[in-house]
Amino acid sequence: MRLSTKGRYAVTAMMDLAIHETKGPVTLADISDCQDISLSYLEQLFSKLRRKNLVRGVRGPGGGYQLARPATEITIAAIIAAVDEKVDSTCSEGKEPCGQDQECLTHELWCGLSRQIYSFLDSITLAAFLSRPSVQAVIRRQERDHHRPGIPPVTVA
Amino acid sequence: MRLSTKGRYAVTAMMDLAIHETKGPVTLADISDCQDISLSYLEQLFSKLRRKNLVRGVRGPGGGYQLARPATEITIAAIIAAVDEKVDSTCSEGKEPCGQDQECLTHELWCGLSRQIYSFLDSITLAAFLSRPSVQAVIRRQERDHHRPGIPPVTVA
DNA sequence: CTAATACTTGACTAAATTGCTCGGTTTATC
DNA sequence: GATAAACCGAGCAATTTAGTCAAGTATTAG
Repeated sequence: MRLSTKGRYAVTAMMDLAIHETKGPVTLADISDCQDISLSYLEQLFSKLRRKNLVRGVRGPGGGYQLARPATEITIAAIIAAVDEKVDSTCSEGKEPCGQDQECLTHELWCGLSRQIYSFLDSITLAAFLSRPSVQAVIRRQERDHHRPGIPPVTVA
Repeated sequence: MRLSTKGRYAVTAMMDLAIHETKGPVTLADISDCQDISLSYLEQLFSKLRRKNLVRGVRGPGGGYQLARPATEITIAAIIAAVDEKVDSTCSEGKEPCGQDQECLTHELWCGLSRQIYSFLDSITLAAFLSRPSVQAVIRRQERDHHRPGIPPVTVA
């Protein structure tokens, strides 16, 4: 499990999709404009997200991206893992049979911690996060003030 | 809050210190050997850890590093933050007054999540982690099998 | 059909980060 | 004073991040 700006981009973009879920697909160009990320970079990230079945692309005019599954079934951990896609040689899948015992010790300790972090992030779904009152407040405030009017609040099933 | 191999090195090294707390200081050379990290890189990391008052260096022969505070008062978040020391321009301390509203939205959403991750890692102290039964089992197994004999199990106050 | 829209792919690049080598300086112990 | 360790800093190679550019392919409105 790693956390970097890459993961942040992916997560915020997915939040964007979730927020506008009820309207049609969201184009990468929109996200690129709003969040100030280059289009091509987004394309790379979404290519990975699509391969992991987290988003679905809709081609042709009026197309864009949608969540491939309900927001209740997409966890933060899944999003981050999708774009990081480390073979995770650090944990599980030991490369060498662990020569030094000491190395093995700290290795195992870190893995324990790593698993804990992962399951924490895996316990947070997009829907759950977006339905938090403080988050909803932010979303509504933004909605009232600006373009893309009339977007209904995210309704979590 | 970022998570990378750098943070992993720092955390595992701190675990090492905590485990051998009752014996004297641990030298970086020891850690370097055991965990297969270069000495100079460790020095850089420990320089940061020392500046954040997480470890104390003991110079001269027989010297090394010790925890500067009891393991019960050192959290995983503190360790990672010490070595990453991002000015964290992403969160808090807004750089620009946030031109686009949309940008501001996702920005705030991410910050909410980021805070959650941080407080999670901040809730785990070195002592708490090392006292977990599964972790103790790993430590004891390693102890029985190998060098540095007779190291007593970590006792959490 | 045609053209516009939008996704897809790949090659390539600049900047940042990671991890390391090397050389030195202090400080404390024997 | 020799030695073992922490400290310090410049600099470098490899990797990752983030991005550009260019040439596609698929879909659908008209």
